Amino acid sequence: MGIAERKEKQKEEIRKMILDASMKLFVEEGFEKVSIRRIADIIEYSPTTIYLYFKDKNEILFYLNQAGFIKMLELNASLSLIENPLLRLHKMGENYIRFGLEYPEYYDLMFIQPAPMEKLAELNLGEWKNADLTREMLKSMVAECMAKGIIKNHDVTIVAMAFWGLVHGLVSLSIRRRFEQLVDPEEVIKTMYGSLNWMMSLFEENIDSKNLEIK
Amino acid sequence: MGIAERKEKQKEEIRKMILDASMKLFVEEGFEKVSIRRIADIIEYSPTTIYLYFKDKNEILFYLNQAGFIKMLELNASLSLIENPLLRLHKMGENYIRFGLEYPEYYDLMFIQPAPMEKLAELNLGEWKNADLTREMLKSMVAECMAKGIIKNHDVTIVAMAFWGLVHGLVSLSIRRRFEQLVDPEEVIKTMYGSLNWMMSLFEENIDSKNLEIK
DNA sequence: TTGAAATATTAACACTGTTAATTATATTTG
DNA sequence: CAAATATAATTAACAGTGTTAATATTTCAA
Repeated sequence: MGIAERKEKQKEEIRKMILDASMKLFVEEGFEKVSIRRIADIIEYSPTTIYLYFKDKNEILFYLNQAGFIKMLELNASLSLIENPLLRLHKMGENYIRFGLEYPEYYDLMFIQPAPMEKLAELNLGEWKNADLTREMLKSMVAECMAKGIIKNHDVTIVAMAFWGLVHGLVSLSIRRRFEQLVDPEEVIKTMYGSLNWMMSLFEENIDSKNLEIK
Repeated sequence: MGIAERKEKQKEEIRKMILDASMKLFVEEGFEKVSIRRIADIIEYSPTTIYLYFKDKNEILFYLNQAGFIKMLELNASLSLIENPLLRLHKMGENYIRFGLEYPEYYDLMFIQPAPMEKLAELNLGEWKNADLTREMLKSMVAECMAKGIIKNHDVTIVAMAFWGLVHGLVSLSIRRRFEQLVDPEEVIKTMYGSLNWMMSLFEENIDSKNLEIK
């Protein structure tokens, strides 16, 4: 059945064209410029054709969203080289903030926009491994910090949520310009990293002074 | 000049009608249902009439936004009764989380949506005192904790940003359903308060055991 | 080659914010 | 009081949005 196979391949090609066009619009013109009609313009098909390959717009956004998580994973790839779990956690927090500031459109889609979550509720699980992976990394770092006595024993999920909460809070308030009344706009970024550093410094005293190069 | 006065009063009345209709739509049907045309339906004027009383939609949203900050201030009114500044800070955090969970639409407008900030950039200052007040409250509590040795001396703004970051992170991730992969949906709220409690507990040991009823 | 299946398109629905041009209403002036 | 002016409100239109139903075109198998 070579012909059904080729058809499937062609179908996959058009799907890719649609996603590529979406990505182009997304990175070059931003989230809100990703519209069905503009995608259609780029791939030179009529807008409704897109609905033969994707159920709705959210399904397309979901793929852009996933691309964001892959990008973030790449940024965290070298993390495993850091021995000290607190320092590793600290670095992961820095990476998170840096990612948010460097790719605010991705960040928006990954952690602020409701759209991908609605899609996820439909898919009803799976396809979500990239995001899960990052979450598991965070949790295991927290657990390790507790095992080594750097963070006092406590429910791992609760503490992981606090760390994630902190960095997400900082990034999202900054992206949405809520810090500009609190802090001189030019100081916002420095202050954000300062907040993370302060938080992490609360645990530094608990580190065995043998194995670390913490500042 | 009784007539110019009456005219001004009439003008103010229609402005109020528009804002009331916006509020009605906002609280009864949610943020995204607040549209110029639906406001016009309610007040029984044509959509374009609204533009004679407000420059654009953002200007209307800005007022809803302000109403949210007033609501939040009311919630924090009794805070000054709490002697211990850490406990006060803790309670303010709890209020913040509770507000976010109880009025997610307001919260969205106040801290997540870009719209009010765009308006604020146009107004170029002022009119913003309700939000500023809350921020000042936070900063003064942090400063007081430092003065009393409960929190180690540090840049007040940096620490205030960390606290705000934490609670905003928790609320916004929960509103946007980002916790549901990390935690059983039924446990999310409990875990959020748990995160705040954990954070605050890091400082409880520094309290003089004389003046407090911290749990 | 004909008929069915797959693919793509046009037209339409129901919306959105906003502006320009026009009509209706009030007020002021001759 | 009537005409001219200023104010207020409306209609029509622009340029978009996601999405669906009906129609047309292309592809493939019998």
